[in-house]
Formats: sequence, C-alpha cells, structure tokens
Amino acid sequence: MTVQAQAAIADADEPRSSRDQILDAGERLFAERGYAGVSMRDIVADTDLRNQASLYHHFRNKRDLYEAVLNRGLAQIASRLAERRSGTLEEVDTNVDRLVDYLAEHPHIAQLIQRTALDGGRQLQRALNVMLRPLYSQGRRAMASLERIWEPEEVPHLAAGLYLLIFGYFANAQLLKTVVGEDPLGPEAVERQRRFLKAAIARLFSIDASPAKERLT
Amino acid sequence: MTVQAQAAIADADEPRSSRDQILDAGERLFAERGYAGVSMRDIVADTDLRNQASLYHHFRNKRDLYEAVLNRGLAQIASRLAERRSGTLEEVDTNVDRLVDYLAEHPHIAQLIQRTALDGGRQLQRALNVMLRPLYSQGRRAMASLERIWEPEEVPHLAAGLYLLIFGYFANAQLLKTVVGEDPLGPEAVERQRRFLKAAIARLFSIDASPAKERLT
Amino acid sequence: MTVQAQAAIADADEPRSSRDQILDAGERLFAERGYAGVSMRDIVADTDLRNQASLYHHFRNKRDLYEAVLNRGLAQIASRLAERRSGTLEEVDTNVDRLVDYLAEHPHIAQLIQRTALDGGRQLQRALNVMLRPLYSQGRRAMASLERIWEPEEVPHLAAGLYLLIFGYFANAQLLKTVVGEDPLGPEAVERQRRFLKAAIARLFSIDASPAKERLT
Amino acid sequence: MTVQAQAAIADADEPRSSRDQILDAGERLFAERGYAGVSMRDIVADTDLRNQASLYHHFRNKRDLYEAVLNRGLAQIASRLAERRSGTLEEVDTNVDRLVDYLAEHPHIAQLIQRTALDGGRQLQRALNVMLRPLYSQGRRAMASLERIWEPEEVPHLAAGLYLLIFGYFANAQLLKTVVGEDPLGPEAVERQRRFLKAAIARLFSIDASPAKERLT
DNA sequence: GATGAATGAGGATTCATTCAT
DNA sequence: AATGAATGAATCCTCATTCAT
Repeated sequence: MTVQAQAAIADADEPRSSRDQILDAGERLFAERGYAGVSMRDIVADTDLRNQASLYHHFRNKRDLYEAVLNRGLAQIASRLAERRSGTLEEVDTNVDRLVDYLAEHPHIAQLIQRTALDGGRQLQRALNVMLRPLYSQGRRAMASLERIWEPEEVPHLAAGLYLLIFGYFANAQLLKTVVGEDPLGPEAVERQRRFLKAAIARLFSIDASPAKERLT
Repeated sequence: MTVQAQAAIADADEPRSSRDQILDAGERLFAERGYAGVSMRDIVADTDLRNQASLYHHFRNKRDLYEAVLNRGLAQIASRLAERRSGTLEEVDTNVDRLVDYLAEHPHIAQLIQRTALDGGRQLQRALNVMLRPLYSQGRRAMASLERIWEPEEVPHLAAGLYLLIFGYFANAQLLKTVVGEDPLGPEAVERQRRFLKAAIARLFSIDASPAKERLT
Repeated sequence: MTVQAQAAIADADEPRSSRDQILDAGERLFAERGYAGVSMRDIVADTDLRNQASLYHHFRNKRDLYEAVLNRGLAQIASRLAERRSGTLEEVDTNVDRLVDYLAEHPHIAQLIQRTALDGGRQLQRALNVMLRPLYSQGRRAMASLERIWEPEEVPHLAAGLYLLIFGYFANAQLLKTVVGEDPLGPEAVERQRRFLKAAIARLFSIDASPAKERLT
Repeated sequence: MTVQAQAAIADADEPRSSRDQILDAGERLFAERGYAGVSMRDIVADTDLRNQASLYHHFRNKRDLYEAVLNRGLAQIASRLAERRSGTLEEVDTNVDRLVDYLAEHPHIAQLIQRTALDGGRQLQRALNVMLRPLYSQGRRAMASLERIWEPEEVPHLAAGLYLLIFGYFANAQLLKTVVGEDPLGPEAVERQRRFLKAAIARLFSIDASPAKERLT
C-alpha cells in the first residue's frame, strides 16, 4: 500500500465528524443491546473521543442521543418511500423493494425500530404514522378497488402484518440464522425473502384467493 | 375451577410462593422494559419480599431469573401446541386459535419472546426449534400436498413470517393501539386479529392464489 | 479396590463430626485467605453441611469459629513443646525438631498464626506468651550460662527472631517455592530447613560458631 | 528539608493529588487489615474525595489499587538497595541499615509485603527476585569467600531467613509490643533491633562468632 | 442437629451527568 | 470542541446472622 493510499484511508476512514461517529456508534449499540443495555461509556468507546464529557457537547443526554439515532434512521426510510400515489400493487412492490434494499444494508435500523416498538414506541407513533401512511394508504387504495377482500376494520391488522413481515425479518436476523440455516442477510437469503414478501403480499391482496368476506358470513 | 375457587385464591392475600411472585414480577417487568431495563430492586418491589437478598435465595442471578421466566412462558406455549399430527389447514387453524387465546391473555410472553429474539435469542433457539417444529412441520405437510405453492427453500421464510405475524401483534400491542385505534387486546380487536390471521394463512397456503412457482420462471 | 475397602474409605473419610469438618475447612480457608477473605458460605461449602444455618449450631459466629480454629492449632503446638526444663541447646534443638515436624505437616497453622500476628495478634498474646515462654526461658537459661553473648534487653529480639525464622518458612511456603526453587514442603527442602535452623540457632547461641560444614559430615 | 518547609507542607491542607491520597490511604489500610479487610468505602473515607466513584477515575479496580500501593512500596525499597557491588559484610550491613531506616518509618510497607507473601505472593515474585537478588548475591559473594560455612543449597534458606528477620520485626510490631514490652517502633527498640540484626548476621556469616558483648563496648 | 427462607447492611463497580480548564 | 476529574445515585450481588420448622 502506498503512503498516499494509507493517507487516503486515514483521511477517509475517521474524519467523520464527532457527531456522526457518535450517531453511528449509538445506532449500532442501541440496535444490538437496546436503550438500557448501552452506556454512554460504551458509545464513547466506539468513537475517537476520549472522554464521556465530550459526548455531552453534541447531545444533551442519553435520551436525546437515542432519539437522534432513531430519527436519522426513520428519516432515511421515509425518504425512500416518499413519492407515492397510485396505490397499485406494483407500487407496493416498489416500496417493498426499496425497504428490503435499505434494511438489508442497515439491519440495525430494523432492530432499532422493533426495539422502540416493544418499548411502547411513543417515539415511533408520529414517525410510524407518517411512514406507514404511504404503505397503508396505498394498501387502502389498492384495496379500495379490491374491497371485496378485506373488511375496512381489518385493514389496520393487515398494515401491521406487513410491517411485521418486512421489518421483523431483518430485525431478527441473528435468531433466524438458526432457523433459516444460512446468514439471513447474505445476498441469496435476502433475495429469497424479497420474493417471499412479494408473493405473500400478492396473495394477501389478490382477489383470486377465496374472498375474505365469505369467512364472515 | 369454580368461581368460588378463583375468588378464594384472589382472596388469600398472595399465598403464591415467593418463587412464583418473583417469576410473575419478572415476567411483567422484563416484558415491559427488557432485561437491562429492569433492576433486581424493581422486581423485589413487585413482591412481598422485603429484601433483594431474598431473591437470590431463589435465583442465582439476574440472568438465571430471566431464563426461568422465559422458560416458564415457552413451556406454557409448547404445552398448548403439543399434540398434532395431520398437518391439515384445520390443524394449523387450531394452533393459531390456541396461540391467540394464550397470547391475548399473556401478551407479556409475546413481548418477552420478541425481546429475547432481538437480543440474539440464543436462549430461544432450542425452544424455538421445538416450538416451531409443529407449526413448521404442519406447514410442511400441508404444503407437501400443496408444494406447488412454495419452493422448499422458501418455507423457512414462511415459517418466520407466521411467527412474526402471530407474536408480533401481541408483542406490539402498545404501539398498535395508535395504529389500530382501539385497545388491540380488547375482545373485539383480538377476534378481528384472529380472523385476519386465519384469512391470511388461508391465503398464504391456498392453491387458489396465483402459484408461487410462476414467479420464479 | 474391593467393596469393603471402598466402604472403609467412605466410612473413614467423612464420618468426622460436623464440628470437625467445620474446623478443618475453617483452618484451611482462613490460613489461605485470611479472616476477612473467607465467608461462612465458603466454609460450609467445604463441608457436608448443606446450609449455613447449620454452622451456627456449632459456633456462635464467625469470630468464634476463627478463634476455635486458631486455638486448636495453638494447642497442638503447645502440647508438643510442653515438657521442658533444662534449657540446654539440645533441648532447644529438640523443640525445633518437633516444631518443624508439626509445621511441615500443618503449614496451614503457620500461615494462620502469621496472619493473626499481622492482624495485631491480640488473640495470640495469651497463647504466644505461654508458647514462647518455653523457647524463651530455655533460651534464657541457655543464655544464663552464656550471657556473654546477648544483652538481656536483646533477648526478646532474639526470641522474636527465632519465631520468625521457624514459622516464617512454613507460612510463606508458597512464595518461597520461587525463591527456593523446589517445593519448600517437600521432604528434602524440609530437612534442609531443619539443618539450617539448627545451624543458625547454634551460631546465634554459641560462643564459637562452629563451621556449618562440620555438621554435615 | 527545613522545619519551615515541612510545616508549609503540613499547612497546605492536603495539596497531595487525589491519586496520592488514595495510595496513602490504601497503603495504611491494606497494611493494617489486608486486602479483603478493606473496603473501597474505607479508603475513600481516608481521603478528601467525597465519593467512591471518584476512586475509579484513578484505579480501575481494587486489585489494581492494591498492586499500585504494593509496587510503590517495593520501588522505594528497591531504590534504597540499588547500588551494590562488593559483597562484603560491611555492604550487607549498609543495606541492613538502609532497610531498617526505611521500614522503621514505613512499617506499613513491611506489613503489606508480609501479607502479600502470605497470600501466595505472586505479585511479589518478580519484585522479590529483583529485590532479594542484591541481598542474596551480596550474601553469595560474602559467602563465596566464606563458603566453608554454608552449603550452596542452604543459601536460599539463609536468604529467606534474613528476609524474615528483617521484615518480620517491623511487620509484627503490634504483636511484638506485648513480647518486647515497649513500642517496637520507638527509637530505642529500633536501634536495638538494628544491633541485633547486625550481630545475628555477623554470626550467621562469620567463621568465628565474636561475642556479642564486645560489640557494645 | 439440620435446613430452607428471610433479611439489613454492605460489598465492588458502573451509571449519567456536570464543571473547570 | 474536547478533556480530566468529580459526584450522587444506582447497579448486581454477597455478607453474617436469625428464625420457624
């Protein structure tokens, strides 16, 4: 390796701002161990900072830091789902693709979100409303044309189910390694999950399956 | 058990053994706040015990207590799925019914399990293998007759999806309250979720929906 | 091994009374780790007893147990030095022999005594007075005839020195292993120490220190 | 140092660094009560620090603190024995003088070292090798010219004996108070012990043990 | 004589946070 | 913007001891 190359790496590797280093460390650690399982010390240790006090120059307290981490993740997801309109199945598929792409590379975010959800998720409610609304309203519109399939009051359950299917796979990657047998984040497994999701969604949304309404009667 | 018997127990002013009191408190608190979010002090405070030291007479340490709580929950679930054979859709439905019945009354367990899963879930792997095998093998047999629907390598993804759908709803009840609008653990919502699950499973398993294999070609 | 032999061992090995088991465990542990470094739990664990409460049936508290252990050790030493009179060098040698014999087999006692001494040794003062008096008065008498060697006020320093030389070797066996090179409690090392002690005492007490080499021939 | 300078320091109201205060408190307490007999709380209480947590800013844990205390003591002793060469009896006497001077003012160190030795003294082995080597090799050289006195394999026993004689007196001062009758650390007693040590060493090393009385005249 | 359960006090260590530099 | 030092409160767990059985 040339001296320039080394310099380039040194330059490129750690010149992230302290703030970003903290956010990155927080994202990883909060995702892996949860809010209470991570100490400020742990986070600083994952950083070039040498002192916990420095951290408080960037975030007022642990809760603030957690929310900054969470919001950064949520914003990146929201930005990927932003433009939406038609509510066709194809559009749902597009969003699934984008989510799968993103979460496969940032499984920490999926974990973080599920953890926050289990904690009561008050911090998610705003974000989730914004975020799920697309999927949801797309579903709604798709279903508007297909309203023979699901009762209106079942739609939230369906939306929740989609959320669980999509995020749960990535959030639980570590556990699924045992169940699936191979690394659930490897390219083959991710593609398989993508296909599975699309097929499952197609089945949940399609008319061909036996009409839901009949069940009720 | 008669109504009187139940009342007698409720009356008897906590005749539960200390061990059970600890397990109950641990179950509730670990489910609500996660392992790291609960202190031994918190647990003892939910108990007739007057001292943390007493707790260590029953469990060697926090981790041991956590695992005892978890295993008690897993055992209760496993016992409800024990006898199975045919692998027909009806049987899957029966198991869904039992799980929904149990989890609706013990949403803590669903939370606890999802939390443990997010933590890597090593403690789940044995249990989950045992527990999922019925569901799984039922699915497999159901699918054996329906193998036109899912590729064999997709089956684990389907199994994981079923787990997420079933447990996720109850584990995330607190968050879903906003999304669903009403208390997701109220009788109506639970019935709706039960119907949704059965319908979704029917769709995921039925031939009528467009064959999965076609997607692959 | 025959069945009878096994039974004999089983019979002979653990039918020690609970009290003796406790004293033995205490002796070993207090010697190795000191009073504060040993917990009642540790002691009970070295015993057939299954509960700490049982221990309090035999000793009122930790301090009592410690003193019982210590006194048992001191009594055994005192009994070995009991009969004495003449104050000749030969008699001193006899006592050295007996102490070396005993301490080589019970190095714990040497440790225990030195530990107690470092702790201020109030519990030793009675015992030590009794115990050292023989050695001391022997020395005195030996010196009475040799009072040209040591000033009267130096005699206590000499007595202390003898105590340190004799007990210190066995008490610090573990450390001396490095210095001496071999196990200081092995038979050869013990014999060497015995010879060294006698030669040293001879030199400290005699008017004309005879060369050590002559002893060996 | 002038009397004024000493007063100035005493006046200056503990301007010792926190680290030094901790080391000093640790030295005193560990020496008096042993490692297990001292709590971090005790140490902090002997300090200007108001909180146990502050202590951990300077030492990672109790064991680290103990070793720092011990090493500081050992270093001070080693520095006093540093330069040595000839191996004559006079040089041995010089080192004895220095050790006596130091230990008479820092009896804690003698206690600390003997306690560590009783604990197995793994932490002493390096230090002791370095430290004893001078004394030892001096002894060896002195004996080289006097090798008619001790067998080579007896030399380690002699070295151990010298260590026990020198350190033991100061380490056991509290106990010896009863035996000796007066404060063993008072100037008269110290001088007497110094004379005793030199006379004893002379007798242990010399071919013709000159009568002790002559020394006094 | 033995035991299971309980308990108040204290063990070492870590927590998030603040402050002066 | 960063750091060394400090701190009150809390962490998990162990201590010696007692009591009812």
